[in-house]
Amino acid sequence: MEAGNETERTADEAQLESARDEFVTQWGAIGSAWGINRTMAQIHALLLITPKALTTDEVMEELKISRGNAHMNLRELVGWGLVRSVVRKGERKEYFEAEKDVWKMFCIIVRERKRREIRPAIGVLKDCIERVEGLKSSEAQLFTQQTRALCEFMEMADGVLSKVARSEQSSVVPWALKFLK
Amino acid sequence: MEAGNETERTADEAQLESARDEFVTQWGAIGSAWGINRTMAQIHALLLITPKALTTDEVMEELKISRGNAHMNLRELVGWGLVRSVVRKGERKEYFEAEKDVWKMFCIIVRERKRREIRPAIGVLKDCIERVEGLKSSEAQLFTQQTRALCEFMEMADGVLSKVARSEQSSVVPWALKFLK
DNA sequence: TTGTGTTTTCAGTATTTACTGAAACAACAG
DNA sequence: CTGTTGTTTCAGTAAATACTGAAAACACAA
Repeated sequence: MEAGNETERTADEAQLESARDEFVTQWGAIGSAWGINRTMAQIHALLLITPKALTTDEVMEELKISRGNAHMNLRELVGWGLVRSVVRKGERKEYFEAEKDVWKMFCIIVRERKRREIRPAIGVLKDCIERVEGLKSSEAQLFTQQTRALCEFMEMADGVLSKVARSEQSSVVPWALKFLK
Repeated sequence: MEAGNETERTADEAQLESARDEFVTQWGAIGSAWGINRTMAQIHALLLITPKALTTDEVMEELKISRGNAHMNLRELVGWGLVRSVVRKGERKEYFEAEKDVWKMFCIIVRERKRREIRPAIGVLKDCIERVEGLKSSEAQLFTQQTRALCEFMEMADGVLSKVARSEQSSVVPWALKFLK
């Protein structure tokens, strides 16, 4: 009963294969809703659920994408720090593997988004605030008030995220959770 | 010295105007980095810094966009709850105004993104986990492990965000901030 | 009912974004 | 140096996304 014959093994593999495909596809869709290139999210998903490191060619093959596409998106993922490139001694090929620890992944994403998007946004807001300094019209008043509020909010968010991401361990947040109402 | 003559007033207005434009443009860029349609973010920015409610025509005029574009994006913003439509008695025109409280804005965005993106993502993950239940291969093991970890993480995030967004007041987070390291 | 002002829809088009594939390049082995 | 294997670049193209403008639908008044 427990013995897997060839037919059964194939069925199991097909089942896993289809779940993996589903995961990769959906992770791509989720990524693109958050402003991340679909293919990049799919490669990330693929590497997340693959035990061994993969070559560019294997990624191309799995996702049916071109070399250029695979290459550029792998580089981008390495740039984010979500994927590491591995070189095996004696081999000339480059291999890629994802950071698999979910909490580390989260910290990396938080840090990068802070750096790439939140910080610049705060800069823009400060610039806008400066530009209207001293203006007295009611339009100017509201403008200053709104941009100030937005700026303060983002600085606060930046602070919270820094602390959460710096802790590098999942224990802090669940703990803080208890205190939150 | 403090008296604003016409020339000065015009200069001030130009200064404000340019800061407003900058804000609207940059807010659009920021939005699109987070997966939000640029025009929608710009309309939102415009309404955020405009004291009075605006008509579709005024939005079209300010942003130099077509009626269809303005209309659809205003509807989308109303759908998110970030903008309210106001009807003035005796007038047939529809006016639009943004929710200006930054904390409320944040809560709305969190709630909507939870509903539209985090919840569905959790659903997908659960589905993937179910599909490979009982499979024993090492590939299947890693797959289950990763999807489980991801799923648990997102459920935790969902919980944290629910609590933060439910509180409806900015006081809780700054307070929690102290406890975070 | 007909006219007037307003909102809504959507086919066609424009713009932006992403991808392909081939050529150039780099690293190394013989 | 020459061939082999692997990486990088990027011009051209495809796909996805967003926008326009005009027509249809709607709501109300006269």
